[in-house]
Amino acid sequence: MNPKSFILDEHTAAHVAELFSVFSDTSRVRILSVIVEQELNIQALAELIGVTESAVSHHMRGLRQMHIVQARRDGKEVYYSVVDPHIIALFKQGVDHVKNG
Amino acid sequence: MNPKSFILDEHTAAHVAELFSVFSDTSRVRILSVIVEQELNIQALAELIGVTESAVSHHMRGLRQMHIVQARRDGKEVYYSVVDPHIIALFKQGVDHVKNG
DNA sequence: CAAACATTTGAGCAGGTGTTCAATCGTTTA
DNA sequence: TAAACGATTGAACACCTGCTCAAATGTTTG
Repeated sequence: MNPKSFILDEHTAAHVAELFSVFSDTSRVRILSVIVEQELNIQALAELIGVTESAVSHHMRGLRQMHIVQARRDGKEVYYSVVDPHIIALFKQGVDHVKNG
Repeated sequence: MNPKSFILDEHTAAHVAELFSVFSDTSRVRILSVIVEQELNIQALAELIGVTESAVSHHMRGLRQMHIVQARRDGKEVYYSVVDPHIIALFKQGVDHVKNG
């Protein structure tokens, strides 16, 4: 079988890489490990993972733009969560692979 | 429920991030899309994705160190492939998500 | 053994990424 | 309306990453 029939085109491959990049940073993984289970605001996340609120907000902007997270404003606070079941499944599969061989 | 009970510890999160980083580069995604299906040597991969053999070899070293790929020498050539079914499944799930909504 | 060939390695570099700090924006409340 | 508070934004930065080029390391074959 010709390998050319398997290889992903540049464009698709770039999108796949972009998707996996979402989970390729320690802080983002920690953030996601929480908001996959329950929504949380910036402050709480910042304190949990030990970075500034600014850092979390920057991550959230990227995640929002990629439609990975959903934002819900309640007064002064903005609560973030992950809703897409495909994303949740993908993330959890990676975590599983690390936790159990 | 306390979010502290969900958050991944720094160490585990770093490993998860490291795992997903494997798939976070366009060239690597293209390489993997092929060698998930059939083994191939450096030259062929370099020509397929349009980079130098050196570039491919550098990627392969990283993938070898992470036990993502297997190398098989046959004369002057070295054939690479992916064998771990968990890795294959994880990769394909990401590709699927991009290809079909 | 020498030449040819495939792969690997290391240096160097251009561009990307995550972080903080300071300033600003939006919302609530005194 | 002013002060307080949470979130966002942009600039600046240190670090990381992927690439190529050149040289070195196997491996085969004349």
